[in-house]
Formats: sequence, structure tokens, C-alpha cells
Amino acid sequence: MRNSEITKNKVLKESIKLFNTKGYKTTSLRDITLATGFTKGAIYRHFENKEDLEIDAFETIMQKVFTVMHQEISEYKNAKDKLFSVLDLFQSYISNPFIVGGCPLLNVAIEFDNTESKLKLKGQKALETIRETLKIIIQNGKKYNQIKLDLNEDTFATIFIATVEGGIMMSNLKNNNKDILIVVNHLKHWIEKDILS
Amino acid sequence: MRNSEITKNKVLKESIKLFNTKGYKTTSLRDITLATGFTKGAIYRHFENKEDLEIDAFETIMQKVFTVMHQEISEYKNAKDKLFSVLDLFQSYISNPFIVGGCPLLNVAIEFDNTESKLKLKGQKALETIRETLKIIIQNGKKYNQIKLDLNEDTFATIFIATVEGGIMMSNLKNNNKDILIVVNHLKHWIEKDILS
DNA sequence: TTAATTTGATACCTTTTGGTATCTAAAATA
DNA sequence: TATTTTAGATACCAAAAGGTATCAAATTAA
Repeated sequence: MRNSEITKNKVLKESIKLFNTKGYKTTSLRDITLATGFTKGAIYRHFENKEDLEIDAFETIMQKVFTVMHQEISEYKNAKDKLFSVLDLFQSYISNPFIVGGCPLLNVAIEFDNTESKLKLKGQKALETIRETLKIIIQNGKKYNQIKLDLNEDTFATIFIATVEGGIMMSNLKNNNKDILIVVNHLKHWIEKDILS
Repeated sequence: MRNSEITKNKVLKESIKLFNTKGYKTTSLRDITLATGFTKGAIYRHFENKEDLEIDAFETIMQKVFTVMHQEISEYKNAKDKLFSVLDLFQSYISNPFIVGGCPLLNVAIEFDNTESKLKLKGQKALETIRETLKIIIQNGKKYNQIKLDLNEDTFATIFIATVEGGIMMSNLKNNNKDILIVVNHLKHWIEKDILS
């Protein structure tokens, strides 16, 4: 067989890149055929329609993000180092991207926020997954006396995500590392000063 | 004359709404004809092409943002109140929007960050205008002993903008005020605690 | 009041869009 | 080996995209 798994994966991989750089709705099937070398016939053999491909692409890249994130987190044993490793991961969207086009969650959030679409729902879920991950780090940190007990973990996670996503937006817009670096350094100082016990 | 100014303004006004909600590239000329009641012929009488309309729309809405921002700032005389009024203005993108669809700068930043387009340049300029405005508040605040002298104004402005834009993204995605409120309250506490002298 | 200008509508154009029916070649099965 | 299944290419389709040439009515200027 002309290994159908390989074909599907290549379509997915190139679609992820295109969606994350050009945008989901502004990427055409033609763009994907040119990037993959396959025809529309091949693409539609593996995906029911374009929206299905969009969803599959977003879920695949977010799965990768979560996997890398949990790998990083699990490499450290105290809350501070875990949080710092997440910051470094976000920073890598700019300085050493494992996916072109910036943060996939941020991109989907902005492109679909005013729609009623499956991708908006997927984006909401992804945001909650990241927020939950951060909250759990804080909760465990409290348990082991690493984090101040009066810190509200939901508030912390929200500020953490907002700041870092805003920094990614600014650095991507300005084509430099400056803003994301400022933001990540600030969050690190903030954590050391006000979050750790 | 069938007042051509009124026509142009209506096209601009409806385009601003559509671009800021649906996105620039995903809003079609047809969308604009339906929203305004005018035909393509009328639209192309006032704008050379769609990109020109996009640019004109973005510049118009950003001009409005800057105008409102400077009005708010000028109503207060110390740095703290000026900064708080800017925070309230950003918060109003969610709680009491003077423009539907969230922050126009954030939307343009994400939609055009991976392009080489005039709109990306306009977005970069708009970001710098906001950053400069915040820096000037800090500089004047230092002069009048309201702000700690060792605060780096560029760092401050960057963190301020990133945090608030991230909060807008999150609240828009989740369809509630919660996240932007958390973020704005946090920034207010931070300013009171670490920024004011 | 007539002529010139301006403004918006109409009708059209080409290209691109997402999507489908069909065909062929390759692979798997019997 | 012969047959059936599968994967991808080809050739289409209708709708929608941005854009333009032309026309008619309204307004202004002469």
C-alpha cells in the first residue's frame, strides 16, 4: 500500500504549519496541496471536509504542546522549577519554536473568538487544560511548603497565561525576542518574590 | 449630492465592525454590502481596493482608541490614576465595548503577524504608540515623585500591555469578564505595591 | 435651464474556493 | 495468479471571491 498513514500525517503536519501561520480560514485546500504535493482527492480521502482537517490539526498540535509541557514539568521536582520550565516553553514559541507561527492556542482564540464553531470550543478546552496544569503545580507546591498558602491558584494561572500570551503576541508582531524576554523575566521575578514561600 | 461623506463613513463603520469580529481576510466585500446596504460599485468609488479599506478601517478605529485613551488620561493628574484609567479602558473592551470584537490591535497583530503586509506595519506602529503613551505617564510620574525612580518604563509598559491583551484574549475566548477582571485587578495591585513611590 | 460632474447601481469578468464523481494503479486477499 | 480492496490523481462542479466597465440618476456649476 502507498502507506496511507504517512500521507495522512504529512497532510496533517503541513496543515498545522499553514493554519498556524496563515490562519485557518485563509489557508486554502490549494495551499495544502502545494505544501504536501498531494491532490485534493488524496486529502479528502483522509478528512471528511476542511473543518475536520482544521480540528484534527489543532488537536494534534495542542496534544504535542501538552506532551512537551508535561515532559518539561516532570523533569523538575519543585514548584518553582516546574513553573520556570513552563515559562521557558512559552518563550520557545519565539526563540526556538517547535512549531512556526506562534502559539496555536492564541491564534485559534483570536481567529474564532467571535464565532460559534467547534474550533472555538476546542480552544476553550485547551485554555482550561493549560490553566489546570498550572493550578496543579501550585496546589502541589502548597502541599510541600514551596508556595505561599494564601495564593489563589486560579488567579495565579490566569495572570501567568495572560502575560505570557500577550508577550508572544507582541514579540511576533515586532519580530524580535525583546518583549517575550521582558515578560518571562518579569514573571520569574514575580514568582520568586511573591509566590514562593 | 447623495452625501458621499455619509456613504464613506457608513462603509468604514460597518467594515470596522466586521473586520474586528470576523477578521479582515475572512470578511468579504459581500459581507460589507449586506451590512451597509450599498453595492460594490459604491464601495469601490470610495476605496481603491479591499486592502485600502482594511487599512483605512484599522487606522480609523485605532485613532478612536487613541483619542479615547488620551481623553481618559488627561482627566487625571497623577500617574496612578492615569494608569488605572487606561486599565479601565482596556477592560471596557469586554465589559462595555465601544467596538465589538475585542481589541483591534490584538486582532491585527495575530492575523497579520506572519505576513509582510501594510497592516502588520500599522499594527506595529499602533503598539508603539500605546507603549509610548504608557512610558510618558511613567516618566512624568517620576518627575513628580509619584513613581519609583528605578522603574524601567519600557519594561513596565511591555508587561502592562502584554498582561492586559492576554486577559482580553482569554475573556473573549471564554465569553466572560472573569479573566480580564483578574488581570486588571492584579495590575492595579502590582502598580500600588511595586510601582508607586 | 442646460451642461458637466459626481455618486451609486447594474451587470459582468476572471480566479479561487470547498467539494465530488470517477478513474487508475497499487496493494492485499483469496 | 486472479480478484477485491484501497489510495491517490484527474477532471469536473457551483458558489463566492475581488475587481471593473458602464449606465443612470442626482447634484452642482455655468
